[in-house]
Parts: sequence; C-alpha cells; structure tokens
Amino acid sequence: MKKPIQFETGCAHCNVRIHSVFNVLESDQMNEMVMHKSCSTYKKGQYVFAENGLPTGLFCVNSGKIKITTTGFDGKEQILRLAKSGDIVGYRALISNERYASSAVTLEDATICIIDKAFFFKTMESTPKLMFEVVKKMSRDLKEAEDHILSLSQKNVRERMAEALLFLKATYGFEEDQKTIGVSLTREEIADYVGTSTESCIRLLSEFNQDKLIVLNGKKISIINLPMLIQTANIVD
Amino acid sequence: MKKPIQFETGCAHCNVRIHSVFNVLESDQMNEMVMHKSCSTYKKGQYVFAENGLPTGLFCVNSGKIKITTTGFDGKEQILRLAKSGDIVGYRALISNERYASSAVTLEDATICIIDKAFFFKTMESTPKLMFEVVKKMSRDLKEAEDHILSLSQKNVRERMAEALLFLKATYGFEEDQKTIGVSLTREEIADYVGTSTESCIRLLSEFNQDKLIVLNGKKISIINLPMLIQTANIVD
DNA sequence: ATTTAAACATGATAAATATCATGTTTCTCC
DNA sequence: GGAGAAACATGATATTTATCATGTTTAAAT
Repeated sequence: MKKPIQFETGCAHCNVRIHSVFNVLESDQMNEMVMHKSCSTYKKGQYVFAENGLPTGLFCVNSGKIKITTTGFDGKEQILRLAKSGDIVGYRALISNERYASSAVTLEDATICIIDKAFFFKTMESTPKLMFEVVKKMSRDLKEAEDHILSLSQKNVRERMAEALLFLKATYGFEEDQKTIGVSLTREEIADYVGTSTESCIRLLSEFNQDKLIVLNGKKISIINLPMLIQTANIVD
Repeated sequence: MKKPIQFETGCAHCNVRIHSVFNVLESDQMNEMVMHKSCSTYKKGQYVFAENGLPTGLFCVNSGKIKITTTGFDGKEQILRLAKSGDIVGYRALISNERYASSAVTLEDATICIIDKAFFFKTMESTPKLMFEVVKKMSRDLKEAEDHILSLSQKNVRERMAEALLFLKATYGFEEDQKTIGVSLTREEIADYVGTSTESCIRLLSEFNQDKLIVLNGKKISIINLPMLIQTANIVD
C-alpha cells in the first residue's frame, strides 16, 4: 500500500474549515490545532484507514472524494457512506473507542488532515459547541442510514438505482454543465451501494439510458430527465 | 388515540436512571430534573410520538418495550430500532431540531418519562459528560443501522431472519427459561424488521421450527439450537 | 506501443422471493 | 361467551433478481 505524503499547513486560512465542524472553534483554539494535526495527500484508491484498525485521530477531508465501505461475510464490499471536502471521517470508531468497523478509500486524489485524538477529545470536552457539531453530523449520518434501510427493505432494484443516482447528485452535485454527476464510480461501486449485482446495475443504467433518463459516457453519468428519475425512485417526500 | 396517563415521581430513586444516559448527572442536577420532566403510562400499541410531529422533549423509557418505525411510500411499515427500559427515544429529531422522521409505538404496557426540551439542552451544554453519553448512544445506533444495511444489502431472507431472531435475543434477552426470546412481535412486525413479506416470514419461522432451531408457541419464540441459528445467520465475527 | 487486466455489456438460465388465493386459528371487544 | 377482526398458515403462481457464460471495450502497466 502506498504511503500518503505528509506536509504541514495552517488551519487559520483553511478554506475548508468554514464548512467543517471546526468552524465553531475560537481563533486561539485554531492556532493550537495546527500543532496537533498533520496533512497528507492520497492518490486515488488509497486507504485512509482500514477495517479493524485502531483510530489515532479524526480525519477531515480537505479535498477529494472518499467512500466509506465495509466488507460482507463473503468479501463483498458495501458502500455505507460518501464523504467530500469539509467532512469528518472515521469519527464513530474514534468516539466509541473502538476499532474501525469500516474502511475509507479515496475515489480520486485527495488531501486529508488528521487531528490528534487527545487534542480532539480535550477540545470536545472544553467546547460543547464542537461536540454539538459532531452530534449534528452523526445525526445526519444516522438519518441517511435509516433512509437507506427503508430503501433496501422496501424498494426494488430499479427504484433503488434511481435513488442512488439522486443520492450521488445530492452528495457531490453536478459538474459545470449542470447535469453530469460530480463523481466517477465504477458500476461495481454503484452496485455496492445499491445492494445489487454488478450485472443488474449495468443493465439498469443501460435501461435508464435507453429511456432517456440519463446519458452514459464511460463512468460519467448525466441526468437529463430529473423529474422522471425522481418518479422512478418513488421518493416519498 | 388513547391518552397516556400522567403521574409524577422522583428521579433520585429511579432504578432505571443508573442504566440511562442520565447516570452521569450530579445529584443536584437530578433533583432539578424532577421539575422538568413528567412520567406517563402507555397501553400496548399506543403512540409515544408520531412521524412528522414536533419534539417537545426527550423520552426515556422506564418500563416496557418500544418499536421505532417509519413508513414506506406505499404505507408499509419499517421497524428501524427497538427500545427497552433505560433507553432514550426520539433524541435524533430533538437534537437536529427537526420533525420526527419515525414513530415510536409501545409493544406492551409501558411507563415513559419525557424530559423538557429546554432543560435537556441546557443540561447538555453545561454537562459535557451528558452530551458525550448521548453521542455514545447515537454511535451505537449508527453502528446498528450500518450492520442492518449490510445485512439487507448482502444477505438473503433466510439469513436475515436468523439474524433478526439473534438481534431480538441480544436486545431483550431470554425469559427465565433461558431460551424464550423476551419480546412478543407479530409475524408482520418481524417481517417489517427483516425486510420481507409476512408470508415469507411465517414460512421461514415454520422451517426453523421444523429444522429444530427454534420452537414456536404462538408469538413466543424459543431458541433451542443457538449455534445452528448463528450459522444460519452467517455472522461474520 | 503492446500486453494484460479490469471494467463494461448482454443473453440465457436458475434461484429466490413476492403475490394471490383461501382456509384456519387466535385474539379482542361488546 | 359469541361476533368480528386480526393474525397465522400454506399452496400455487408470477415476478424479480442473481448467476453463469461469453464477448467487447477501456484503462493501466511495462
């Protein structure tokens, strides 16, 4: 496994911090944080942390896209969550004082900071606002997980596939053309989120393509009929 | 809908508090809490709170068993979580300042306290330990939800059914006989957790019965071959 | 640039599971 | 304690989806 390359930067000027849980920190706390974090670059496909590893700190994504995955009993991968710039990653195991139950892998080249465990815990204790930000993040992730449970439990593969495309769009947005989903996943990765086989995933994307809901161009997926895609997903609200 | 019957009790002697997030409070905070909470009894099948309602406080289960459910687009129920004595319920929407995304319904007669929203928030802010307890509870719920996602995504109905029985046992334990699962659910409710049809649920329970993994007696389910049930569930660790 | 592997694609088939139909049993409420 | 509803049960059938097989395209590494 390739090693990430480390370097140091200040947090005060970090343009990502504004959109992260650390936005609530005072400037003196921020200056202190610089001494308790380090920043690394990762190539596409590298592990940020791996299942069963011990957390040593909190990861905060500066740039790049990350998938959080766990492994089923026959080795099949399950994508649980996706992260982007400004998101904290690996907080659950850290807070629960457990080994990682999932892995984090970069979907493209990324820059990620790791904040020292002791400093993070100390700051959380002294700054209820920070802890509250973490609580709110966890709350959103829990809501998302429960939506996913409902979907996996009650919807068919076609509906889930449409929903997955909408989820990807909601998470990463569109590219400049305002229709191409801002992340490139393999068909297998999409299947690993949707909970279906790679073949079924490929077939359904082709169908959506034929039905003029989307346009496929390699790994690039463009949504050209959003209302119809929403209808296909059978969204409640 | 029947109204729950209210009454007042002290928190200082509450034998459930020890196993709840409020265990970390100081005795003066406890005495203050008595004035900011009220306790109610609920009959089996009553709603504690309902989807789309606005949270007014935090529920803490004193006695009884609760299901947390959400409704799919065709009205089909999904059981997301189960709660028992000592558990807090309805905390996610409260903390996120949102309407309830799920409902809580009693599975048997229950006694449940509601702690006033303002008092709860104030105490969380002044007592990081309390907030940390809530964080840990949410962390466990998130882990459970992610396990559920993996299961729904990668396991077949038979495996999920075995897993569900083990989950019920883990949550509510056995009765005095050390084999009968300590909760009574309808086949439909079990199906609503497992993510299958009621008929498939009934069929699989009959099969497990025939295969001498369990013994059925009305709604009572006794596990008589735990190792084989674990094997049927294909548990990873 | 060429080789090699991974990703994508599609048809045929098998397996899993839902749905429909119908009957029985067990609760629950006057 | 009896009427009615809900829950349980089981067979037959239809549908969905996975799996297997095989070929093509694309991307990565030497």
